Amino acid sequence: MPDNIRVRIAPSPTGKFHLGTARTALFNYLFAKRNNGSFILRMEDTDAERSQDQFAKDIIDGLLWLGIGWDEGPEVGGEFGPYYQKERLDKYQVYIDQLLESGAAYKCYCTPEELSVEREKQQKQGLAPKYSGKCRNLSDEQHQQYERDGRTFVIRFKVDPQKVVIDDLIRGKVEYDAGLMGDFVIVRTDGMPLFVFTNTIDDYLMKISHVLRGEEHLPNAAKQILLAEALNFMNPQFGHLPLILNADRSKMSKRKNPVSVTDDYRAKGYLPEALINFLVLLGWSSGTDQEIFSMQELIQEFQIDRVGKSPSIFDPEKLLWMNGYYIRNSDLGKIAHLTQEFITDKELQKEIESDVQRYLQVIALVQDRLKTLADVKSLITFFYRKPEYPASLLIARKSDKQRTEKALTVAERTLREIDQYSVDVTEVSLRKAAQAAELKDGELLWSVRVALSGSEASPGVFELLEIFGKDESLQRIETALKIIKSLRE
RNA sequence: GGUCCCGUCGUCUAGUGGCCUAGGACGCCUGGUUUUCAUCCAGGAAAUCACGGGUUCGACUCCCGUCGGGACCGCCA
Repeated sequence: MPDNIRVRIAPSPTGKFHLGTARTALFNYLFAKRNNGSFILRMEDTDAERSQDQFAKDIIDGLLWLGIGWDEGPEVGGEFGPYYQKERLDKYQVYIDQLLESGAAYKCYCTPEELSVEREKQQKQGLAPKYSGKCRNLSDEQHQQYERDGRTFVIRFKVDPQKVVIDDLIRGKVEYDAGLMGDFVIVRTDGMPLFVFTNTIDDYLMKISHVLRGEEHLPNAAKQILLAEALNFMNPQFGHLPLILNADRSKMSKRKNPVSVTDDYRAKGYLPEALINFLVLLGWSSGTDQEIFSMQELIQEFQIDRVGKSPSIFDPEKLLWMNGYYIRNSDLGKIAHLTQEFITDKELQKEIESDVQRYLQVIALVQDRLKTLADVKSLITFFYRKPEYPASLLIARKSDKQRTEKALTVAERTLREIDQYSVDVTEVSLRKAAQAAELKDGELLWSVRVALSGSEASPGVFELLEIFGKDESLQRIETALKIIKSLRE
């Protein structure tokens, strides 16, 4: 690898931070860090109608949340700024003029209507839609005539028939026939330069050494190579990443999958580490059986030549599993802290804050059961609020009303005698009591567990007893007793 | 339609000519632990390596063709 590795992520703030952008950013980041290079963030906001500040902010926040920090870009600056394309218009103008002067580009006065008629005609004939080159060789007189007529123009780049070879880091040599391309537009009617152009210029000015981006850009690489040639730029090394697909194998889209990092993952209780780990496995593998990687490990292990060529389908199930895995293996304090923002009930929030120690105990009991941080809501409410449940839930499998009543009575009596509510003490006593009353352990414990939690799935009885303590436990069992007694046969 | 890319269990993938009667992970199924759920542990089903033809003593791996899927063909990025 050359010394000065410089890569970038160049999102356009025309929508919320997209999962696909996150993965591309991650690969670029890992490639840079692995090779002691720089990772740059550049906002491509030349589409004035669609770009919004709030989207730029969402992208920045999302990247930071994921732990993908940039060495140069918005907020941090850098010697090749500014990093918003809207602020770089003067720089593009220099090259536009240069291209115009050298004759490599020209003004085209064709209207969108004329062009679409032309395209339709070509498509009907089964030809590749391509600009005819009508305005390519206009005389000075014709130019003046058009301007007098008040016609607006775009600037097109001249493409002469030739073979363009992209030496792609991931795909190897890919050849395009420029003859099929047509003269493409580099500046719009309103004077705003277009993506293929600004992207090429900025990569050059920012000394980008490698362009790692989605495979959908492969055809653009051919255009950019031509542009770079005309401008006498050195080409960056291209690498086109395989796409992430919907289950139906089409390019991952909003319609068919949750793709907003902020709204669909962060706000839904996913951990950034899990998302990173999951995303990196979409197209990359270490070559070993290891699948769990921290960012540090990834920086150590990531090699661009271990990125595959075939696209991968996004599997939400595996992400969910991985998120649960990360939650289980995280520090208790961290999970306790992170889950708090998913408690929406204001009252509950206050209670939790007033006794963090207890919250820690609660989370310790549910940590293994969390698939997302947001699950906390449904799992912990009964620790703070008296549960509501149908009487029938108190009855264990293969038991009945009488036996349940007996079980609860026995449990109540037994627990009243104990003052030490630690797991080992209550366990021994309750099991002994069940035996003495000729009840199955499970029968008695199920009823007590439901009495305490109001739920058919919860942490274990003894842990619950310990956390609730004597008064609260007895109260809940008494309530359960009332409920079961009121149940009609 | 044209151009380009891709093709190993349902999904993510390992595999670079013999170690492959194809390995791992998610999901699924069975059993164990447990009072329930989750976790954890043990096991299982699941890929004629898209198909056909070469090359070779030998092909998932190399070559050719076919088929299938996708991306791109904008005054979006």
